Amino acid sequence: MSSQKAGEPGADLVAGATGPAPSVPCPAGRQRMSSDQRRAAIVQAAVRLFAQNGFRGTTTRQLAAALGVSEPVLYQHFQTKRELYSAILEHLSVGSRILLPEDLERLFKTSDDRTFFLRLATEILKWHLEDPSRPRILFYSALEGHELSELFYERHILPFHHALAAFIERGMQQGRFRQADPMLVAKSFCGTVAHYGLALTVFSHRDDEETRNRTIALIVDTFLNGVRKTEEPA
Amino acid sequence: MSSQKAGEPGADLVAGATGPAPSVPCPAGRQRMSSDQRRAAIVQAAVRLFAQNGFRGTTTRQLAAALGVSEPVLYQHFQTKRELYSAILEHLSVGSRILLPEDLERLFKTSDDRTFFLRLATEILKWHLEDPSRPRILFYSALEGHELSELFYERHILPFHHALAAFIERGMQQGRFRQADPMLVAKSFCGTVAHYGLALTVFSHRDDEETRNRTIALIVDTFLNGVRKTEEPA
DNA sequence: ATGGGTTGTTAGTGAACACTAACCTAGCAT
DNA sequence: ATGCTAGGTTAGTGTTCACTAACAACCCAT
Repeated sequence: MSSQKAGEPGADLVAGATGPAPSVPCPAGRQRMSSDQRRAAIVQAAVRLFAQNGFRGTTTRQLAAALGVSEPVLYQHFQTKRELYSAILEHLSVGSRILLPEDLERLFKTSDDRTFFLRLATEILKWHLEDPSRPRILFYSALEGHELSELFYERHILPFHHALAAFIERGMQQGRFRQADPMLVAKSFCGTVAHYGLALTVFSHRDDEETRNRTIALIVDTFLNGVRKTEEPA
Repeated sequence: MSSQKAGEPGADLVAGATGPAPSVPCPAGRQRMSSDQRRAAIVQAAVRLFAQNGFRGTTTRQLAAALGVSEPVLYQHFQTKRELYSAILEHLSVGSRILLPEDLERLFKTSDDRTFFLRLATEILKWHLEDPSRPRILFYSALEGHELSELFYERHILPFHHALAAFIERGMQQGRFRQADPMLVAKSFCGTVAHYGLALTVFSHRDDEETRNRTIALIVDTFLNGVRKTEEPA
């Protein structure tokens, strides 16, 4: 299958809808691309545009212009616009984890609960902020009813919730946390942080980094005080 | 295989059989409507369709068909499709409060904190669930970058946050709650509930009413334990 | 009943859309 | 050099879009 050469996820793209602005690893200067390279370039540009304008709001003309090629090139790699859309959702749902499983596993061994949840919240928020295309396109696809938005939820978010719920349940059994449905508690925590992330990305309530840190700390501390069994808060 | 979705959209323009029964004050049977009635009917149908398919995903043809009239009728009341969209956002941003100011004021006098926040959470969730068109259209307009989505935030959500923050600050001064930025605390609470609402409406994670009540209770209790001062062991 | 204003219709308009047939051309193997 | 193929282009296709000019049906005041 296609080797999918990893392009830098970082995007220093020119916003101009019509200027040829190739921003993908290019063999040399302005030469032709191999099939795989071109495919990767298309996916990358498509993620940006679909995230910005949604499926219906993005035209194949825009896409071709953003890549600096003509429209038929797109159709050499994807039969329809919808297929391209599915491909990039698939791409995101495979390659855009909030935390890698091994990082998550390592994090579970953190002894300090506050550090644990602080780190978790930071990572969730980072997922939103580092590339706002991700939450935007996820939301667009959920609104537009694309079936793969559920796939994303099932593959990414649900396992994440399950893992966190397991951690919380252990804390309950060890007497550190109050007794409650661990899954609901996990969802509640993630929901709070995710909503903050959405406020920053989808709604554009930008704030400075200091406010961000204070907000994360407040969410985590409130949550922790809420689930912890009452003893001296250090 | 060129045909793209040669579809069903304009199937039956006749006989209001297009799903929704006209549920706006109608003189009788299939008569004409007055200008005001027609305008209201258009807004109502538009809210539903724009919420379902977004601005770009809704066609004037669909709209006319849903109303059982022809397209030019729309243009007798609104100059452009965009103006109609702005009108319904304006309509929502005026007439779709989470809580009426007087109800909010009355609620503030609740003596029991748990009852207060429980009621608040219930109302926020009700706003989402009673008519899912509201959160959907709000989110669509935020993604599509319509300037009136910010207006909705400023007119509805921000005042709501401010009022809640004032309540929380009072609680802090009275020594019931921990010291913290009241606005951040207010936003955090609303965010948690709102995110649950979004999960139910935008993503379609439906659940039964019992789970819903349990979730609300858990969110409120966790939050309250989190913000309440731990009783001093005398 | 009949004029006049309002509410509706039919039948289009040019532009933009997703998508394609047919044709170049760069660049590598020989 | 040259032929071949893969990566690219130009110039369209039919369809659907938002929107409109011109006209018909309705209903109320007189």
